[in-house]
Amino acid sequence: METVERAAATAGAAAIGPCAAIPAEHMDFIRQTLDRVGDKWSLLIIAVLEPGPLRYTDLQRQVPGISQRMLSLTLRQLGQDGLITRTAYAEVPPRVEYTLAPLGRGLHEIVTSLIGWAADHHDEIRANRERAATTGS
Amino acid sequence: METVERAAATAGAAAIGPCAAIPAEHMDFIRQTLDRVGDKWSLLIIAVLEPGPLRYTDLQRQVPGISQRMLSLTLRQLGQDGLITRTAYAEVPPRVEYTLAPLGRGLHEIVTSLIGWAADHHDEIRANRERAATTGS
DNA sequence: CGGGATCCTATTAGATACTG
DNA sequence: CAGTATCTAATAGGATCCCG
Repeated sequence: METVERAAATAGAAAIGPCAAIPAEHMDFIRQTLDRVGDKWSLLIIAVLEPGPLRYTDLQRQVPGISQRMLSLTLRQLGQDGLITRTAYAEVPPRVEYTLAPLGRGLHEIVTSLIGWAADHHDEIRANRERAATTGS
Repeated sequence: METVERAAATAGAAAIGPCAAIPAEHMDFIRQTLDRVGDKWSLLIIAVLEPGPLRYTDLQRQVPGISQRMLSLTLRQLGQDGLITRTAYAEVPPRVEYTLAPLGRGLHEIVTSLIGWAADHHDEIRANRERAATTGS
């Protein structure tokens, strides 16, 4: 709790403003939630699910490169966390639809921002990275 | 910002619903950028760097649980991508400061949203997860 | 103080094959 | 169609030692 203030003192009086970064007590569940949502596929699936319900196969098509295994796994976790909803229709052939739950819809806005940012700055980042590699890391 | 809408328009007739999710062409670098930024520590480091420059040791203290290795690695990558800036002062004892670069500052706003969301819905997510576990997954 | 190099383990992710 | 199961390769991550 005093960690931040002490850091401020160390960095010098001029450095740090009124808004301390993150209270140490919150770090833990921030990390947990970030881990859950920040994995390789979750955000992508949430992004893809925004326009409306999708079936398993559709998801697989719209998230290129994802394996069946990871799709199943991620869907199950997102479902358990209440971010998406799974609806199975008892018909033949079987049909299962995944929908963004309210919780996931809230997250979606942020995901959109993040994806927008990624799209906007992708070139810049790549340029930076290549320059760094050229400059001799 | 408009990237997403433009993307939707580009996808056009080929897609299913009214508002197509993400054009397949963009999926790739979105994934790349998301991977870079969505790893275990990057977002946290960016969040912690927002108030002002921090030294290596300060970072290590403010991001609990991070190892020297991961801190070094993540800092280097963020630096190469141009999200943060490393400044070394040639003095004894040596002092090195890490600062959010403009690019990283832009990302920071999104990170803040994400952290805010995580803080707001952490309890809900945990409840959902436990209920799912109890219900027999 | 600010790391780099190395070793080793745990977790993750992909491919493949199979099922209701 | 919508998954599960299993096996394996790759990677992430932690611990430790060491150096400028």
